[in-house]
Amino acid sequence: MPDPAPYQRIKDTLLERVHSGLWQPGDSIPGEQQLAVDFNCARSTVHRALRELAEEGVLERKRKTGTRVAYPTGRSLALDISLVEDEIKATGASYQYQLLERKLAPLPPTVAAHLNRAPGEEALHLLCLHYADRHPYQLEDRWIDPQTVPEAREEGFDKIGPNPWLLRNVPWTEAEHVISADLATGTVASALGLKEGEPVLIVERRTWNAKGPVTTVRFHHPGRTHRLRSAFAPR
Amino acid sequence: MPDPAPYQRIKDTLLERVHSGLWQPGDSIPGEQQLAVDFNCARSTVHRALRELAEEGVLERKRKTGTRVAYPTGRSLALDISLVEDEIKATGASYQYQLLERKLAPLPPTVAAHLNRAPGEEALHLLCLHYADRHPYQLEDRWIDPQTVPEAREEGFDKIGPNPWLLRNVPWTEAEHVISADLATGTVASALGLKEGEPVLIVERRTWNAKGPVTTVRFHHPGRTHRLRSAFAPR
DNA sequence: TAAGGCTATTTGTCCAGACATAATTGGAGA
DNA sequence: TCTCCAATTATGTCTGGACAAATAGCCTTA
Repeated sequence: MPDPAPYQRIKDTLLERVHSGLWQPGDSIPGEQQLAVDFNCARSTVHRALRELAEEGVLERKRKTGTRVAYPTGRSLALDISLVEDEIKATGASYQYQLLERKLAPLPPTVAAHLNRAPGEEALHLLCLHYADRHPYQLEDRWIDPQTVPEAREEGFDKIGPNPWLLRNVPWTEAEHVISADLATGTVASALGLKEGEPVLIVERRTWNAKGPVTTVRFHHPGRTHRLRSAFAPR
Repeated sequence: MPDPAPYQRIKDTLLERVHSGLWQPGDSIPGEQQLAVDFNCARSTVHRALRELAEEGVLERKRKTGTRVAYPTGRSLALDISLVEDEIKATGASYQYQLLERKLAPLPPTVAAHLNRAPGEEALHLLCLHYADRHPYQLEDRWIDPQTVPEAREEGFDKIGPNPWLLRNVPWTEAEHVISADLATGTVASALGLKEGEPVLIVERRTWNAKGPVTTVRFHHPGRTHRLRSAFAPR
């Protein structure tokens, strides 16, 4: 294993001092000059380590006053929302994909608003089911604007899921996520194999690229068994 | 308004080229040497801009091959989980806090596991309700280990919520978050003013500091109206 | 043809020094 | 005593140069 870069070693050392409680939240820590002497390196190397720790929320820095250990506030938490297929395979389970529905349909009002269209105009609607070890894992309810994404008209989506297809063909550059909880009803319940009235965890993603809104998608998961987990280390 | 730093200006310019679609995912972009000439600055300045954009997931860099625009995969999404009080006041609503219960009680098995205690041992249990404009907003269900946090025995928690109190007195250094959905029952339903069987969105946080596990807390929100929203820009 | 090694290219990091910028603090003057 | 300015000090950034490390592509050799 190669030696870690000096700035990385410094980061690790300082982080360890915080985690071990040697340096407590609120404490002032030595200045860059001093640390450069301690670690026997240039100030810019120490500076990079401190700057990154500050960006990660571990330290707080202010000119003239120096650097102190930050009080954690639970400021931000990072969730991984990768491709379902990778997510499932990462757990060791097998992955299956099934297209339940693909048709042009009138846009419901909320989706129409995102896609900059009038409610009732037609767009491509997809319902897809993702299985982990033959158990329903996620129901994908997606709308694609065929005006922004004309290629989608030609694609059957029976073999490849809309998510990987879109990433390959119409990558987005901006996205917004909303997480909420609701009850399983009708289509969602039967697709996920839940009884009506069981809880469902919903992640909604709306995406844009340079040409405009691309797609709106709602991922439905069985609420009692599905978990969105943050990385262990907080930021 | 002061001029932004050159590295920041470069970041903004490059990001704009990606967002505008001038540089598409997969495209190669000029090398550091070339960009340094274009922007009339040192290579290290360009390097910092490129490095940060790569960390943010916008670019992918590899030695010898150069830098290309990354395909977005929705890799990670950042949620702000700040103090309830700040969260509520940020929306312009008024904030009220109410302590519903504070007593020593036997630990349920899942919580006991986190706190490294046997199920049935006693710990401090708190139930708190947070209001936004007089409407129930969040029910906080918290366990504190009085062995790790003996000061908690002296605190009534009737004026100050456990979250701000803990941050001030026993700051944690590591945390893990889990998001799930469930149905409102009994205490949760009545506290939040929901009917039994309505959906509830739950954020669970488990925290540690140098001395060991500090606290386990479950935040319950009315599922249909509460939203966890990511920052607009993806990472 | 296949395997192995060399080289050029590109990114990754470090350094020493310089100047810029924010913010505290103490002192001068009213 | 209060107000305001200037000195001080720590962080923030840039430069230009150097060397390290990864690696794609070529070249040699078996």
